[in-house]
Amino acid sequence: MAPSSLPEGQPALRPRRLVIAGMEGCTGCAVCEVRARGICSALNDQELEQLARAAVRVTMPPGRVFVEEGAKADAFFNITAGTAKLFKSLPDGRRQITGFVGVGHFLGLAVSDRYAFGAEAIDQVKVCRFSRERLEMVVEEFPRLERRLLSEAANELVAAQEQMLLLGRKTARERVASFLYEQLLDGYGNDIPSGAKLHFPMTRADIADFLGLTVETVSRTLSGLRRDGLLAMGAGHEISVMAPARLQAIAKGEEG
Amino acid sequence: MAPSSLPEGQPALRPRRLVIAGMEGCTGCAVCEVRARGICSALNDQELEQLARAAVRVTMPPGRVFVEEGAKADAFFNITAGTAKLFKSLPDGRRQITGFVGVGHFLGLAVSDRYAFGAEAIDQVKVCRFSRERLEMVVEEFPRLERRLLSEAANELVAAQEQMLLLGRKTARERVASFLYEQLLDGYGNDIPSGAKLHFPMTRADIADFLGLTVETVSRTLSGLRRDGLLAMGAGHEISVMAPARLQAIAKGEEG
DNA sequence: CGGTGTGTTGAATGGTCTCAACACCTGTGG
DNA sequence: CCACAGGTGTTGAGACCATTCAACACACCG
Repeated sequence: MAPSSLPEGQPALRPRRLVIAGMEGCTGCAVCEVRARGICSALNDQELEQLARAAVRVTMPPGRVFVEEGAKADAFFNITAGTAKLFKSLPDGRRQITGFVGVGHFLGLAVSDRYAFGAEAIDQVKVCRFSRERLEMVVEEFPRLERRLLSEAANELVAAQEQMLLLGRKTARERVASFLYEQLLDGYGNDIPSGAKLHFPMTRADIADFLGLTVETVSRTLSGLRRDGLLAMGAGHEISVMAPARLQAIAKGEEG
Repeated sequence: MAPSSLPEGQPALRPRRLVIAGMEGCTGCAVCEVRARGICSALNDQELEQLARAAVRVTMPPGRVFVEEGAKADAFFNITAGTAKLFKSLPDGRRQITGFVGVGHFLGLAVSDRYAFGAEAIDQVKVCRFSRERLEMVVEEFPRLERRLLSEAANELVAAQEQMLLLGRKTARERVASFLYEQLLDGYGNDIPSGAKLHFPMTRADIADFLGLTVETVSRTLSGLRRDGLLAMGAGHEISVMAPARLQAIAKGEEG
């Protein structure tokens, strides 16, 4: 394949389309912060270099919608910094966030030739962007990549099923507790200390759209958990979890 | 990650063949009725024979739970007849059905060494059962199979996201309409005649657990749709859809 | 400073659930 | 033939949880 002929020069301040921040063709994959995560971890340095030729690094400002629902699915993304939300909408504006995705996450796969979901940057998000064709070529060459993608998909399916249980059968209190506990697991692993701190890049509205609730209900429920001594609110979007075990019990529906 | 477009589109539906009952080792894969569907369609006759050696045909009576939530994930299944429900439960008995799966469906993917979901036969279900190890061996040999699995997983992911939107943001009426319309698409494709008939193997309780509602609400909502001239109830679990277009509009949330 | 976005709290509404009764079907057995 | 039981589905009445509508506090930023 011919070397990519991407425009060189300084990254523009706020281009209409895609920002090319610093790197062309991601030649620095070997030292990339997601080198050991996501799909990249499935390849060795040499193979990765080949993958790199298919990639473009892009930086998104907060609020940028970089995958449009129903748009032509011509690109894939690997998140290298920040957090994004994936969502589906109804014509009247009702919205369901199907997941928050962070560093190392791969996204953009679609069943038809169009995206079935949208994606929007929450904070500043950096991604490696692959065109559909070029990724397909790399995948063709390295079947291990495909295995990795399957593994990612399986993980997401499990998460999706868990979320269906939450949306279909859990109370508001259980939903919020589940969300917080999931965040704890992400940040601390299985050993969660009492007083563990959480910081959220997303707003209450995002949390509400993720949990199938309204902002008011999320706010009220958090207040309720605080009154019950399970949480302590800090500045900004910071929450300390005083009783992780009780939170988990509520999340699993083990509370009267 | 999100759903995938790497794999090619769906194979066209082919005429069904006779089921050969009571086979062991599925030596008759070439004439199996799912030959052209699901993962089997990814292989040629010769390769399929190798797959066959890894499979055992099993028949489940209605109500049989053949995948237990949290049990050791040591097998995969390919459904060759009947319909099964996949579900997740809470300790107090609340249940969410995450999907109904029919002929051609592959299931058993797990992230850890344990199933994150349960599966129960609705009517009489026949499956090809693969041990984990043997399927892995076959997959190792035929990477095309892996691509096929990725494609299936991507499809399920899209369905799961759609279901999250339903569970999190749709009204009871919209949920029931969505369910019915989805069934229409399954049975009739994109061209749905007025008066199209649907037959359900599942009970109202199953539908309720799928839609995140109660049986009473499902029943009431169906009655409401009937009163509005959208449906006509037949004997048994049969429903005729008199106004598919209006049903679709309701399903998409385009009704005041 | 005012304006906007975000978060909290209160009061009232309403959609769905809970509890309850009843209709229907099927198979069983007198 | 009928009586009966159990499973399934429908319908009604009231309760409740989350929503809607509203007001206000607060931070940030021009």
